[in-house]
Amino acid sequence: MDIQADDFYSALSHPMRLRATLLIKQMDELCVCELTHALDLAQPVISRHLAQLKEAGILLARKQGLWVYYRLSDALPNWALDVIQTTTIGIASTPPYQDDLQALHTMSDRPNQVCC
Amino acid sequence: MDIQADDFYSALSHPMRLRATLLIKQMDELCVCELTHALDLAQPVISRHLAQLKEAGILLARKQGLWVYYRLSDALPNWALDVIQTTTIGIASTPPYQDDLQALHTMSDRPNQVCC
DNA sequence: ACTAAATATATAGTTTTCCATATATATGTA
DNA sequence: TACATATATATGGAAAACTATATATTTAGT
Repeated sequence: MDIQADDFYSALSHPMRLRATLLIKQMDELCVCELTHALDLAQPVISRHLAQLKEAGILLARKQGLWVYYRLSDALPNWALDVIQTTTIGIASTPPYQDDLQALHTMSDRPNQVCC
Repeated sequence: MDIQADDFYSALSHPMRLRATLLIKQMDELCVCELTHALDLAQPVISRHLAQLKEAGILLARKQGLWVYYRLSDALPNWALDVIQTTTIGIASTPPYQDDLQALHTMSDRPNQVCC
């Protein structure tokens, strides 16, 4: 059962959820603490929004040790993937999306980062 | 000043606004009474949502006689047009979007229709 | 006067946030 | 091994902010 367009658009209708989705699209996979750092929001706020994106069928979660990694669902229909892709290309280099990526890269001690 | 992605996605986050936008995309231009008929909702509800879409920069209004015609804004950035186009192609032939178009065509006395 | 559309106001409903707390996993030490 | 502690994430409950709806009314064009 595919995601409904309604649910897809409601899920992306919150600024934080749009920012998180675009960032995840660009990085393939991010854990909650990376998103908390990049988006500079309280951890429970992040968790709640990620739960909504997962509930809507946009993201999948994978637990590894203490961390939970979120990525785009591979069950998304093509039109939805295409919409996310087009939006990313269209706006990723403008604020605030640009700054989110920047902030992610200034994070020290990112889990699972292959170092040097 | 381009539409903000935030505003774009919030504007499309209501089922009725998504339905109206896709229908307008397919028909190029529709007046309030046509949308009222096609979507089967009260006129003030339609007007309010159209005002939001216009406010967000997604639609433009043109008054002709008693009727107000809404169409996609020609100031939309390409990514936004592309998103609307992709979504339309992806879901226009599924309910409820399919039925909306159907309902529009069963409307008698559509204004401005070139007859026979 | 009649029609199409917009708006005002009140109300109801939903979403988001905040803080505190719970759960799960990992680590350190005896 | 057992136990205490630390860390990442999720969740419960209350308050605040926001969004949508219904009905009545108004504006504008013919």
